[in-house]
Parts: sequence; C-alpha cells; structure tokens
Amino acid sequence: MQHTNRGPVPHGHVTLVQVAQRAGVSAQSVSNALNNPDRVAPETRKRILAAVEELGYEPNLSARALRNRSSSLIAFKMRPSRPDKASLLMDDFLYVLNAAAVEAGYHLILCHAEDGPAGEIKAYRELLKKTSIDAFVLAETHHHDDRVAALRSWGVPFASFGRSWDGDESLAWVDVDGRAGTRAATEHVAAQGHRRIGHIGWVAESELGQDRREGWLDACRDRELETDLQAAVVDSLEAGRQAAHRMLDASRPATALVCGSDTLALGVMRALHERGLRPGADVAITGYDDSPTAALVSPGLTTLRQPIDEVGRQLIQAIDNLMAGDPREPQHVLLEPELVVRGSSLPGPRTSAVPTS
Amino acid sequence: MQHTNRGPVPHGHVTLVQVAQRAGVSAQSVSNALNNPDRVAPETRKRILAAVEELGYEPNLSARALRNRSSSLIAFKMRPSRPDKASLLMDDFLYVLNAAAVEAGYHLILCHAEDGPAGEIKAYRELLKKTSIDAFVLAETHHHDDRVAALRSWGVPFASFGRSWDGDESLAWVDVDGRAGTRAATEHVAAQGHRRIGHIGWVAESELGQDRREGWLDACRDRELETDLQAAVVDSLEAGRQAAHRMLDASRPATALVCGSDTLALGVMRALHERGLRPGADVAITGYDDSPTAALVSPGLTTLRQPIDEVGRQLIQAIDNLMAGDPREPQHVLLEPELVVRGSSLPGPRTSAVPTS
DNA sequence: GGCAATCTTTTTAACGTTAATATCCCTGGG
DNA sequence: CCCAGGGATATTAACGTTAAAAAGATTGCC
Repeated sequence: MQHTNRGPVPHGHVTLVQVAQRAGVSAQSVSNALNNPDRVAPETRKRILAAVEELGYEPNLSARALRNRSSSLIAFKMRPSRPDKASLLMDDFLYVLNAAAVEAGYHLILCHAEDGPAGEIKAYRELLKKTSIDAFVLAETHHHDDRVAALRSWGVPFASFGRSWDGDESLAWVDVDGRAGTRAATEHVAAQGHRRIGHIGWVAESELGQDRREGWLDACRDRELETDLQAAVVDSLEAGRQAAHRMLDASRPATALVCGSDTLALGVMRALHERGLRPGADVAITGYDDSPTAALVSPGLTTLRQPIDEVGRQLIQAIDNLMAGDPREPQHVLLEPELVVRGSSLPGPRTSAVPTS
Repeated sequence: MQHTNRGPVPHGHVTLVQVAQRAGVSAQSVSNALNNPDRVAPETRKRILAAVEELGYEPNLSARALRNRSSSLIAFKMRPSRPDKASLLMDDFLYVLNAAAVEAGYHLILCHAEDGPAGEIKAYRELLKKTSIDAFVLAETHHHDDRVAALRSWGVPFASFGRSWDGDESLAWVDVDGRAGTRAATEHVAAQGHRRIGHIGWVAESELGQDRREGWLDACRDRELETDLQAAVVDSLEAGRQAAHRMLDASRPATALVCGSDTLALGVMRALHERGLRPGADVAITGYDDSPTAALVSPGLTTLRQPIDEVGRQLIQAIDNLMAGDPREPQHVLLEPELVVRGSSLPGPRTSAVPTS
C-alpha cells in the first residue's frame, strides 16, 4: 500500500507536553503522575490530574507502543464460518472477548490467515513483526497444537479457549466441560424414562468430541444402560440425519438421541421428520451449543449453553496475569455449561415453547 | 492499567537502520526504496530490496503511526448478538471485512461501546484520542444517523454498510438492494401460482424494513395482486408467528407469506406447525438473510442471501479511495441479493432438500 | 570550462512517550 | 555552618519511522 499522506498534520490530540505546560511541570512528571503516582508529590499530582481532566488528555498508544514495546493490543484470528454451521458461538465469543479486553484496557485486533495451522502461524509472526502485540487468544486448541509451540517459542503471552489436551500444564486456558454437559443432557433424557439412549458425536480425532462422548458414557454406565448406539461422524446436518436413521432402524431402536452439536441434532430432527416421528413425543433429542436455531425450530431443541461471557472474561484475566508477570501458576479454568430444556426432549403435549401471550 | 514493563527490551525485530547498514545506504534511502521507489536509483533499489528480503524486514507500524498519524487500523464496532437473532450476517461480515482489510494492508480493530448511538460515538472519540485510526466502518446506518455527523465533524474517513437514507450524497456506502430482493421472492411465489401473498416485515420506522416491503408492493402491483395482507412488526419469532396466524385466519387467507427476515419466517413456520399445515405444500414461505437456520430446518427455508463478501471488499475499497484523497465522488454501491430457493416455497413432494447420497 | 538543472543520497528533526540519569531543594545531624 | 541523605522534579535520550532540507553527484548546454 502506498502512503500518500504528507507527514504529520495538525490534529486535535492533547499531548503530555500540553498537559505539562498547563500544570506548570515537566512532561515526565505528568507521565509519572499517571503511571507511577508515588513518584510525585500529592499536591503536584492533584494539579496534574486536574490539567489532564481539563484538557481531556489521553495517552497516545502508538507512542507508548513504540517506547514500551507494548501496544495494549490483543490479537485474535477469526475462522470463516462454514455455511452449514449453526452456532453463533464464535460471534458471541468475539463480542464478549472484546468487551472484556476493553474493560481491562486492551483492544482486540483481528488477524487474518490462510486456512490451516501453518498459515495461521505465519500470520501471527507477520503481525508480530509489524507491530507489537501484547498477547494472543487462541481458540479450538487441539492435541500437539503447533500454534502453542510457535507462540511459546516467541515468548509472547497467550491464552487459549480450549484446554491443552496433551496435559501441558504451563498453558493458560479456559474451557467448558463438555463431558459434564453431555452427562447432564443424558441424565435429563434418562430421567424422562428413556432407556435406549444413543449418542451421535464427532469423529474420534476430535478431543472435544471425545470429551463430550465420555459424558454420555459416564451417565449410561451410572444407570447401567447399554452403550451400543453410538456414532462418530463429521459435524454436518446430513451426517446427523444418516446416523439417526441407522439408530432408529436398529433391532432395538433408540428412543433418545444425545448429540455432540446442534447441527447434528438438527439432522436428527430432519430424520424424524422424514419418518413422521415427533421430536420429544416419539424420540427425545438434545444438541450442544444453544445455537439460535435451537430456539427457533419447532419444537425447540434442548441443548447446552456455554457460559461464553465468562470464558471471555477469564481469558482476559489470564492474559492480564501473564502480562503482569504474575508468578502464579498459569490459569486453568473449566466452566460448566448449562442445560437448556426445550420441547425436543420432553414427552409433553406439542405446544409451542413460546407463550402465545 | 499499570505498565509494569521496564522499558524497551531486546527484540528480534529488524529495523530500517539494520537494513540500511546491510545495503550500505542511509535509513532514509531504505524508506524511500519501499515507499517512494522513484526516488532511488534502480540499481540501489535492487540492493536495498535484497537486504530487506534477506533480513525479513517489516516496517514497524507503531513508529509509522506515530510519525505519519496513520495507523493502518480500521475500527469497527460489533453489536451484541440478541438471543433471538437467527442471522450470522454480522459474523460473516466481520470475517470478510477483515480479510479485505488485511488484503489492502490494513488491520481491523474492534470497538466496544455501551448500547445506543451516544455510547458508540463516545467510544469512537476515545479510540481516536488514544491512537490514530485511519478509518471507521459503520453498520446499520439510519435516517439522520448521529454517528455519521460525528465522524464527519472529526474529519475521519469512514464508509457505511447501509446506505444514507436521507439522501446524503457525500457518504460512502455499500448496501444490498432489499427492495429488489423482496420483489424477486414475491415474484418467485407468484410464479408458483400464489395469488394471496402476504408480507410480514419490520415496523415502519425501520428504513431497511420499509425498503424490503416496497419490493413486495412492486411485485404485487405489477401482477395486480391485492396488498391487504401486510404486517409491520418487531423482528422476533413470536411476532412472525402471530402475524401468520392473523393472515391465515383472514376471510380470504394467505397462501404465501413473504417475510422481511428469516426470524419472522421461522415464526411463520411455527404457526403453520401449530395449525398442522405444511410449509411449501400448503403455504409458501420466504425469509431474508440466508441464516444457517434456513438451510437446517425442514423443509429448508427459501430466503435471500446478501453478497456479504462483496460488501466487505467494496467497503475497504471505498475507504482506500477516501484515504488516497481520491477526488472521485464517494462510492455508492448497491448490490443485489440472491434468491436461494428451498422447500418452504415449493409445492413439490416433501422430500428432503439434502440428497440422501 | 563554467554553471545551471537534475538526479541521487544523506542529514536533521520530529511524531509522543518514558527509563535512566541528572539536578534541585529541603531536612537534619555533626 | 556545612554537608549527607533523600524526596521531588527536570533533562536527556531513545523507541523506528519519514518529511523536509541539505549535500553531493551527474549531465547538458553555451
């Protein structure tokens, strides 16, 4: 990109020097008054703060970044949304992450990369070369994540939405307990009297999918239910639909299907629809993620809501701790999802979940 | 926030001076070689570029921002997602906007604000005071938008996703032709033989909603259809549901319902569900925005897809033009949405839209 | 050969901030 | 009265970049 600007132009920005003149002190004293309050006399400090207030001074982040090598920027890479994806999770996540970041005095800068881990790492490195980035937030970490290794080797603070699946204790992460969530969903349908409870989840390579499946296994074992009805498939509506058909064609068919995602659960709903069966009344269904669709379909889809705003807050908190050089152990935070019960898992009459008011 | 760093620390960043030494020239010549190629002799330039390449030099954006008052940052404010919102539009938009921004040498920085226009303007001003922001991207502009006035008064370049509804010619905007889209949807259901076509759209204060409604009116007038079946409601599933019931209870009931959003259309589907009617076969339905839900419900929802990646590209293009001080007229770009036909508007047999493969 | 015109490159200074260092001023002890 | 100790404030220099101005090199023309 060509830079066509012709050098610094007059601006309305208030600088340290102006505040200093106003308060009758040096620029350094103003800086100290703001960043090291104990280095200036209380009397002076009051005068300086008054001048700051009066002139509406805000420190210039570019200058500070240049001087301190610390930009108060946190980088995050968005993933392209797949057409078939139901969940708004990342949208909400980005919003709350930014809110928490701003709250803590940071700003979020978005990173763009070609797909794949190599492209992502390359994009991180280029961003770091171009400007100082205080920290990174990773999402969807997995076993032996190259990104973790890269960021660590560069010595950049970072925290991850998604635990370290390889037991890396030094990683700061925040995650949601998919196992506990799926267990709760399974127990919920079992409490409705279901005994043939199938599970449709993601392929085995996905640690996240495996974790959720464990919750179903836990609940089944507790209640001595059979666990023969399980499918490990890709996360698409069609895969959910086909898996559901298989489990309903079984000699002793499923009466409840616990799914690893709302997308899969919607596939199950489509399968039921094709068979003239009613979700809830005939077959109980649960999903995962509380996508908007879950509330909008009829009947509503029982699902698990991730406490996404808490995830955002905790991640920023973790980064703040890392930045402060806090000698405490890196944070590991595991949050519980919340079971949102709607019509798809209830035997009750097929009334709308929404009051007719 | 306290700054605990103890001053610039050794880093791996390559600077202009290092490149200059390597190439045996002054730092300024390196700067010129990169930013004003015609100011250095071709021979020298080659040598400099080789050194740049060799050392992997990337200009430091903080230093550049400080010197130039131009940060290559574009600010965008996200809105919190409402629980009832079906559309991923903003998620996708953010992604493509960032992709286009990075492509053009910018980066996207997220802005956070209290709800309401005043909070948003305040957040913009604070961000501007803290650091130089090259440009802003606005979304969902409306009649007499205070944000437009504020940004203009500050002299900051900006472009808007959403046209100027008050005929402000000097605003650079990109928008999608809701009127043409709704017209296409209406003509589509009319082509299926429907004659009692209702419209459920947003309240009259919404320029966007009104624009879409006009498209329905256009098509109805063209084909001499009655336009008595119309509702102007808030954008919620429940509102769509109730409006649908009213139009189906009419003495000459609707046989097709064109909706101003997928959320409303899903409300209509729920109403049909409650009445034991089948979408498509009994009553045709169309939505707007091609939310993920539209593809996931059964039958699939016919809807209008906004060319969101083109919107993103055009916005960055518009900003680039503004930044270059391009004397051309501010860009106004009106893009056509694409009608995505699914089962909800087709009389055909109730087979799944997804092949069973 | 002299000198202006032009092209190329270097030097200087500044963007706004802050760590490190220097200076000043006051208090108290000898 | 002088000086050490120390708290408060000021000065210097640097972060990496680039516009503007200065300096140097080259060409062409009379």
